[in-house]
Amino acid sequence: MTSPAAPSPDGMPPTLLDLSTYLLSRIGRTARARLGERLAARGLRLWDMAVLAALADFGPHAQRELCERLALDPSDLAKVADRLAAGGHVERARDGADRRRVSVSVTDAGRALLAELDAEARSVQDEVLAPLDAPQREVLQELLLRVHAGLTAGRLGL
Amino acid sequence: MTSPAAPSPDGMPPTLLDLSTYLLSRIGRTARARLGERLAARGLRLWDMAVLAALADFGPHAQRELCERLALDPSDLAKVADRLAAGGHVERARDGADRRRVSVSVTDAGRALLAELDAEARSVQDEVLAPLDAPQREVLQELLLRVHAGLTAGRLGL
DNA sequence: AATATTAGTAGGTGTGAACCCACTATAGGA
DNA sequence: TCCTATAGTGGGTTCACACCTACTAATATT
Repeated sequence: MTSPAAPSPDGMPPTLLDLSTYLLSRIGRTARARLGERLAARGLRLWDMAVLAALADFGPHAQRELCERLALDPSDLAKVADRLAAGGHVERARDGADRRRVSVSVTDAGRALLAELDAEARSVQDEVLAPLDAPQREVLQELLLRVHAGLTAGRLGL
Repeated sequence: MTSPAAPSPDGMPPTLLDLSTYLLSRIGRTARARLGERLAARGLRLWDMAVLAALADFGPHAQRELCERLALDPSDLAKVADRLAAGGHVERARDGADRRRVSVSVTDAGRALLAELDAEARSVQDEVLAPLDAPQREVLQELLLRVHAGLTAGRLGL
């Protein structure tokens, strides 16, 4: 026995730890996975929460509009909408003017669900950002917002 | 410029943008994808770079040790090692003392490759962090390092 | 010597995400 | 009316990632 019980012998390579993008990727993946688990326990997926949030924040959308906003494939959105409608969290109604369009809107139950999901997300965030105090978290949020804005501005899609 | 030409109708829901973990996840995914593309253009994957970095930073490892350090499945590491050895970037040698073990080490070509990959990663990072100036990037790196340390300390594995 | 344990390898499985095509229904223009 | 385009839907493909199972070779234990 060379080493008694070393969980990680020494840790990750400094060459990687020195890359903010590496840390971003690792941390983001962890956060995503943890929230994903919690949503899965409710029979939901991450996109479900995104769709609920979009509807709650911006009001009813035709599905096509939701797809553009969230950069989600129409075919995939149909499945998300199915799931949410089955749970009574969104309602679908044919647009009277253009009967091809289906207008999707959150129900009260949907808003309540979103509040719970948001609480879950905050809980995960508390876990992940545990090493940071409140002001540090604000700084982080500010920096991330800038970076995110740069991404969506510069390149469409990716 | 606030909105020269809005590509997406309005943007993502504030409910999500308010979550640092959401931003972390999105940004990290983008960075990962962009670096992944560049590595793929060389016939490499992200794990290949991680393995090269570990060997360059910490010296030769038995494959088992590499697996523990990087939290990578032994079976998957075998494939990575195959690819790197085929390109002449690592060398595998049976351990004389314990002939089951295969000691893996970087070659000079491997170090040169790692330098190039690191340059690629920096280039992607420059793209992604474009909205931030140098001091802001330092602050971000510092915060991310703390968060990352908290993750690996608290929970092993995920 | 017999047995159990460990290192490495080959191949396969399950999942999630993104994407694509075919199809129906509706709308709009010639 | 005929033709084209658009909204939504169902089904399937592709890809990467993590994980798992057998199997061989070598070592350690008894």
